[in-house]
Amino acid sequence: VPKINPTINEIARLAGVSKKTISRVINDEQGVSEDTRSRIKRIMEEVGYEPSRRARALANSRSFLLGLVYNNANSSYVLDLLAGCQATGNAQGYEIVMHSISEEDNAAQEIIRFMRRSGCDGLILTPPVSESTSVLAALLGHQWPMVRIAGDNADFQLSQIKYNDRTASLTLASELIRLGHRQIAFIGGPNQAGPTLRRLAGVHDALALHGLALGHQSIRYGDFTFESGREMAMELLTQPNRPTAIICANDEMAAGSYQSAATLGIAIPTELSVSGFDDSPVASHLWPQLTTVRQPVQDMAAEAVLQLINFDHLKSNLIIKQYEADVVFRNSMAPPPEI
Amino acid sequence: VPKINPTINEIARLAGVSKKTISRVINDEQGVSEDTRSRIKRIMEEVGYEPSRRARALANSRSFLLGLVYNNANSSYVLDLLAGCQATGNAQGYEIVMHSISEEDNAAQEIIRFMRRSGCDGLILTPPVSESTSVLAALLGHQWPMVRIAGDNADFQLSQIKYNDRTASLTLASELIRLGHRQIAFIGGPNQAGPTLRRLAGVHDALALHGLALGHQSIRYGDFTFESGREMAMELLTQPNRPTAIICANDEMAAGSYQSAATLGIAIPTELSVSGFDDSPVASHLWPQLTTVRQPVQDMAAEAVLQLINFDHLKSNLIIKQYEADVVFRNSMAPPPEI
DNA sequence: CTGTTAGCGCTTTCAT
DNA sequence: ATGAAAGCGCTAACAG
Repeated sequence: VPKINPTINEIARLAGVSKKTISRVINDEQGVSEDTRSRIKRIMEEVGYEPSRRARALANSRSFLLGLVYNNANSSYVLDLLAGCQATGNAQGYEIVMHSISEEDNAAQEIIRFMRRSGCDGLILTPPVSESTSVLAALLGHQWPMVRIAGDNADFQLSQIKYNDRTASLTLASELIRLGHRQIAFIGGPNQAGPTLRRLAGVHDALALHGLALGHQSIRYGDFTFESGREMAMELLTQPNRPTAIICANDEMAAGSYQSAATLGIAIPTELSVSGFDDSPVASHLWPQLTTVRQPVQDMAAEAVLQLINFDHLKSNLIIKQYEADVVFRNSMAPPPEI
Repeated sequence: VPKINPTINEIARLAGVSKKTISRVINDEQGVSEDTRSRIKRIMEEVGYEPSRRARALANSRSFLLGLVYNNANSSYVLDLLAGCQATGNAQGYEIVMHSISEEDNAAQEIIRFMRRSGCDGLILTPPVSESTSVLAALLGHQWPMVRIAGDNADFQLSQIKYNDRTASLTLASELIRLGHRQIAFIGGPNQAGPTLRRLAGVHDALALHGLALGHQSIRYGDFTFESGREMAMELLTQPNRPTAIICANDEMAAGSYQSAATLGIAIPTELSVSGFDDSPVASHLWPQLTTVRQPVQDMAAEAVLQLINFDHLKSNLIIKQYEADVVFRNSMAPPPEI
């Protein structure tokens, strides 16, 4: 392996052809005889030639870089997204530049600066920032290709790659009802956040199907953190008529609920059923293991990358793709205790 | 905000100076009068000029990209590293390209391909791949700047940025001894892995100070996963003379130990003390909260970036920097039960 | 099928 | 303190 990358000129010299011909081979363009093509390929192989990404970037006005911005506290989710982006992107010659948003209240400006600095060819927005209307509004109108993972606001001319969490939530709640639960509570994320609304709607759907309803005192809003789950569950479980089941809008808050239940000496699942969302590692590590919802994260990330790469500025490019989610039943749900 | 980035030529025209002068301002070089400089800066501000990273990359033979490769299952650790790299890198005009190693048994080749494809200016190796001698051997001799986070093999002419896990481990074990424990067990990662050896050595150190020793039957090797922790703890806790304390080489395995203890009806911390390593989120979510070791991840990442940026091919560039780690005492350790 | 010319937007070197 | 010219390694547009 030579230490210094040869340039296109050297390959051209070695092969006795012009740079343009080498370029055609690099880009798999036609207009080169099979003979010449294979000869050039062999030479490139031999000397370990790798075209300069910098030069191609400049000449093409493309960087072959894709930006992935995130502000999600669920690190395994973020890295799952990255894995999906990387697998699909690399196969198409792209690399992934990560950027975590540090200034929450100035996210749009930070993303814009990031995109201008990095020169990425496209941007993948991930939740929760992908669900922020103010950020989307500020970003729209900039010219780079852009897609959002999650997000349910149809007001924006911006692709959505999401999954059906409402139906997953309905499945979860239905199962609890089937088991005999009538006192079902819900711990959401922030009050008006998309995931909160969709997952709560799914619970309402299920209850409505059975002529049941969710009282105000059975709904609590956290912020997707363990601590908020702990607090909200503590409130719910110390009520006079405490719930026999809690549906949490993510696994972290479910873990917090476990802790409150432990503190209060309430056994899961015999005295309390709990469920989460995300199928993050914590779901398998809780005891008993948590019933939760697994979204096809890597598939969604791959789709996002493909949309960006094939982005066509001339077309409207508004593609809405919704995936279905799996409910992963584990051991955190059981019939309610007999009264 | 203009949609299209102006080029250096436009700025030069607007300011009535040459491109070279603009270039001098961009790079904070001297040779420009304060008047001209501030005028140019104002114009750049007004039109929202951002120098093309692609063009600079080509002209400088630098990409202003830093590669961060990882194969660590602890996602919060990886994102912590990224956060540290990003903060320091961005401040110096660099972006971070992430690459997760997919082919474990061919990691070196994959990293080499990644570096050649991406054209990154430098490479940050993170554990566990940064502790693999075969990978290091294959990577050494390639010409890009490179540093490793963790790693304790001094055979390689390659900077190390590590922390003192041996002393942290000693602190942990000493505290258990102080509490009265005499039956202390250890669950490590893979048998010969650096972290395993260092953390086990710390336990030996502490015991030796008190004239105690760690029997073979008190040492188990997992693979840093929850499941392996669960299994190994199960083995330890079902022994005739079961330990009253388990020191785990990471938090995941400690969480697994919690689960085994729960299965066996052994209460933590009254009947069993447990400790971990990493201070990952799971440590705070366990009940009772886990005593663990917090390493200065972001500081180490920042140091790595600075070393890469200031890497000097002429000097030997072998810098070994060791940080101290904090032991975070929480509620998972207590005196052993009276016999 | 193959080659020539002129850039991409910056930085370098060397003048002035 | 400032500028002119050449070039980084590749590709687009055109020519043959």
